Amino acid sequence: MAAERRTRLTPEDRSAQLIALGVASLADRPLHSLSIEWLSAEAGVSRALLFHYFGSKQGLHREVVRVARDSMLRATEPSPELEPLDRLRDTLTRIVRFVREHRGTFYSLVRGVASVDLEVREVVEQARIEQANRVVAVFLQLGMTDTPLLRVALRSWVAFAEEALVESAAGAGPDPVGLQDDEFVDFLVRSATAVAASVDSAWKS
Amino acid sequence: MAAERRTRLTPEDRSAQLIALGVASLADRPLHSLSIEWLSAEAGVSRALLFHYFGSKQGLHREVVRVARDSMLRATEPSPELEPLDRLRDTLTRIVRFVREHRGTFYSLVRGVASVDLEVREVVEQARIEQANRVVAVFLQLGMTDTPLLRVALRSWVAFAEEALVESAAGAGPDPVGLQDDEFVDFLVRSATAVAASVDSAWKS
DNA sequence: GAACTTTCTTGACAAGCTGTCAATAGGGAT
DNA sequence: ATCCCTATTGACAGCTTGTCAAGAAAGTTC
Repeated sequence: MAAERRTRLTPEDRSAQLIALGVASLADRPLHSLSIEWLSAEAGVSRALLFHYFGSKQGLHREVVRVARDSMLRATEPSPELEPLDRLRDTLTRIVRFVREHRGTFYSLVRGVASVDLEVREVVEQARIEQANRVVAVFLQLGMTDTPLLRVALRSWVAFAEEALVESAAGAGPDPVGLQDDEFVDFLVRSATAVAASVDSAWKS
Repeated sequence: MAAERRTRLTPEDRSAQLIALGVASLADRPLHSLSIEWLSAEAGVSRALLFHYFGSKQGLHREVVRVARDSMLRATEPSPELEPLDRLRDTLTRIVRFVREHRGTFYSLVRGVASVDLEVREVVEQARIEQANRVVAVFLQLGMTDTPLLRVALRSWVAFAEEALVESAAGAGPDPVGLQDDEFVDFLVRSATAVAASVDSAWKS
């Protein structure tokens, strides 16, 4: 596995290789088990090289989480040409698919990052903010009024959806609910609408 | 601070003292920064004593989290004599108060525990389950039908409430919402009702 | 094509924390 | 005052992070 002769890559290639290995590891192991020791052995390079590129273990974690987060955000990017509720449904459908296909990664992102360093947490936090903004845009377009409480509600709904996805998404563990994907997406759409409507009593669908 | 002469306590007293110090530290620091090293120095005992009582760092964490969790569950225990919705409102009111008075502890519990060891996570998970069960009981008593999806929804709503509490509860950081406690409780009650109703279309209030 | 330069890469070292175990000593019992 | 149980500890080993001066690929120049 480890090349006898030391190979010299451009900083971009080397960095990308190391981050990619780290991201791949998130599919099987939680973030905190991604040690400099392990990754350097896996990549066949010295530990010092990792410190050269990332400065610290947390620096490595930050980059790995950032890349994993961006791949999730890209996979679930809303289609602007769709009507609001269709757009929401489309995004949620793709999130359900993403979770089924990259369950470990999704879990590591939304669950396995909370207790570590603050900066790493903020990288994931930005994903939550982005997802919340997407949902806010949907309901503003549907005529709701933009209030701080609406944003808090939908930001919290993102946590709601993450919990539901982790616990009960298609193919996850015991799957006590036993819903089809589209039924589960229905559930998410209805809950989002219900939460949003519960803070905007003047709104009528 | 450290007694020159070694003092010998009963196992119960010593264990309680160490756990109490650990719980107190959760108010200021995240769980993962609670090291054997630090706690032993703080308590004025040897590190070996901590290993004697808790076996490992994770064992210590488990006990500390268990005690902190139980204090939160006890502080928010529902009053059985109240009507369902009043009981929910009462519990939520006390949770809001608990979060304001023990913000650091609450944060450490619901956010700072996720990425560490599995057993520690399950200790906190049991609190979520308990809280979810309390809410489920409320809506069953209000005539909703008990389905797996209702339980998933309300379990996810607990995550929703935790997020809202952490981000916007009274006295928390920037507090962009600026609600009074009872208005915030209103918001939580309405959102719970909305979520529950969104999965039980046959139900009428 | 050999010397040179750049910089990618590494081995060696220091420090901190977890975990182990035989040995020590506090304090109640006799 | 002495004995005995067991709460407590010092010393040791192992693993991981982080530092730094030195080593060695490749491209460049003559």
